[in-house]
Amino acid sequence: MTGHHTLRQTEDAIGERLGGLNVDFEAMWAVSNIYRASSAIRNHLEQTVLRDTGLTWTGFVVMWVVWLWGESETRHVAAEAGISKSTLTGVLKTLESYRHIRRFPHPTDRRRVMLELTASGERLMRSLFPDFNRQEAFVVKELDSEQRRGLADSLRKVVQHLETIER
Amino acid sequence: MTGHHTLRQTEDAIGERLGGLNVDFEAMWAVSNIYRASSAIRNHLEQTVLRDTGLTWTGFVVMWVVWLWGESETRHVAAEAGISKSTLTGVLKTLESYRHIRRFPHPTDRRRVMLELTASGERLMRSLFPDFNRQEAFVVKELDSEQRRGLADSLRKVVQHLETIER
DNA sequence: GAGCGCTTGTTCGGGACCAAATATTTCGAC
DNA sequence: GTCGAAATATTTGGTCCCGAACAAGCGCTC
Repeated sequence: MTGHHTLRQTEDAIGERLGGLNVDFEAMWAVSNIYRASSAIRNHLEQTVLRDTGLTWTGFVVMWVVWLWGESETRHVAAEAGISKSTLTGVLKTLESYRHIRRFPHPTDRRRVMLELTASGERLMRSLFPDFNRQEAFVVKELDSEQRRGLADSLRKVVQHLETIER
Repeated sequence: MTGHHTLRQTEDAIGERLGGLNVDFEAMWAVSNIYRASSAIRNHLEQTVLRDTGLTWTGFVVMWVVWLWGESETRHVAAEAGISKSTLTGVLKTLESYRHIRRFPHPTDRRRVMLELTASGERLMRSLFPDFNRQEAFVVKELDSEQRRGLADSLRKVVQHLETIER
């Protein structure tokens, strides 16, 4: 949320709006930068790798999960992709219309639905992943190896901490 | 994208899917963890602070920007909030219907539209922000002060690097 | 001062997104 | 075996989200 403003300007503005309430700026900067970075990265990858593929970000993530782990149950895929089951239903409708992914029934439990990539989906992922990974490398180009690992580790801690709540 | 799998399992699965292409795992983990953390945090804040306020995440972010910087032009707010102008138009329609925000014309340029919080919007932000910041602190609870700053700094570098492209 | 690029916000169409309600199936208690 | 509770995916309704097309205003040139 900084834009062209400096950190100090932002902190001063918040201080003014709050009239002396104490603010945890360290936490605020960490959290808000995660959000900003995530948006920026998603935009960048949509503009580069996904441009002209007809895939949305979420569509790609869903296919990535299925590609990586092979045929899977929908609720597992939804959790891995970080979307709700109802969203997945809609996304699958789109991906199925492209013939990239296929639904089929669970062998024993008729409530469940399984997913697998079609041959065209498989081909697409195999051709897309190297580009994707190249752009991921571009994104963290300004960080050295230690910073990249530290970043991933810190974020992993955050995610794990939030997972312990687990309503 | 790890879920309950270990890092090693995931790396092995990717290696298998790619048959020996070399993968920048450091970049991959850094980027994918930013995405995972961002989703987890957004979900958490929606479930805690925003629950029962009637505000969505994006609605809150838009109000936050206007609250922080005072009356502003829409294109500035859209950029700060990380959404497109057309999205902002829709979000504003919602926020205006709640009487939390108000549009008014730019004093000299009749193309532009200015925004300001209403009294009720102002009240809402003042009451929400302490909760919000408390939850931000909770999110990074497992990181020490140095890690929080390092995290914010690394992410800031990523964002700034991506901003240099600027189509 | 008419015309023409440029900037700005909105509209439109299609997809993503979620919670709540729904329908189907499973599984345990009895 | 039957009932009811739990688990599962889908539908529904409302919002978010974007790019492209659009409409309106600005400012420059001539």
